[in-house]
Amino acid sequence: MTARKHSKKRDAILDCVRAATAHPTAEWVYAQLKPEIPDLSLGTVYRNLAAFKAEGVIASVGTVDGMERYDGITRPHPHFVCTHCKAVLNVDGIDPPQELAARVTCGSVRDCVLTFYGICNQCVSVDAEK
Amino acid sequence: MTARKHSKKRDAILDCVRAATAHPTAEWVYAQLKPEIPDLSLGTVYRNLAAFKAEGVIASVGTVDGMERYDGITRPHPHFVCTHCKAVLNVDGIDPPQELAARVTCGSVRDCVLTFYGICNQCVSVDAEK
DNA sequence: GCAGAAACAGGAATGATTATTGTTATGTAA
DNA sequence: TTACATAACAATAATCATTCCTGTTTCTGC
Repeated sequence: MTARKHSKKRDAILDCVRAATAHPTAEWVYAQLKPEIPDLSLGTVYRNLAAFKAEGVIASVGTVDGMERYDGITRPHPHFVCTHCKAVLNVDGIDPPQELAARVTCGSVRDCVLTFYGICNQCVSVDAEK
Repeated sequence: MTARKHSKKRDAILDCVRAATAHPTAEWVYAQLKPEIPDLSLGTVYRNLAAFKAEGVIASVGTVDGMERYDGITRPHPHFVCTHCKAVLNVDGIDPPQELAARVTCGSVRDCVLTFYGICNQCVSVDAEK
């Protein structure tokens, strides 16, 4: 059954996304892996991230400023996007509104994304110092 | 009196977004207006849509397939995105989870986006015919 | 070891979005 | 009212993330 896909680069990309505490972009993953894997192509990162996403191995948080942000956690959970520093944070303690999805009548819901936008605590602190 | 931004093209763009029943892209607005305003540039549509969004006159629903979708309704309300036909529909009967936003501790929430993904009823019907 | 298939790198192409630059409209002082 | 300064505007050009294409390499099954 190991006839599936195993590739050193492929595994490295997956590990990188899963190990990342933040929600990385394709470019960030590329920058992380490039030093240890010099013959890595940016296109490979894009292709593998898209493949992982299609498989459901990783998830996409959405696009911030035109750049797609990935997440090693596939279980749906809300996110907080700082509009100042562009950080994407996980929000704990809030259940994904699955019961709300049941009330949607215009189609069959497969997925649900709940995202909050605002200024993160760190950026608020920095602004306060000014 | 502040410089009132009166422009035939500007007004036409705003009217177009507000009159649209769907959630248009910049390209769609451009395609709609181009026949009646031949000397209209795509960049003008982008710039004005961004300006309207910054003013709060219109809202952005988010990006679907890398294309930003606009909305003439600024009051936050959930949306349903059909992953098949890429339609963006308004979801009625579900309150925006403002009370959930109060429970977010990692920053001060300014905005909240709740989006459902799935197959819309129309696409389900079409698939069933196959 | 060999053949076939899949994965890979590199670069070019694509398409959405933004910056630049020339032009037009508007306010102001004489 | 007219000449001038200034801001807004639109069209074109450029940018940037992402995808597509082609030749090459690597891995698996036999």
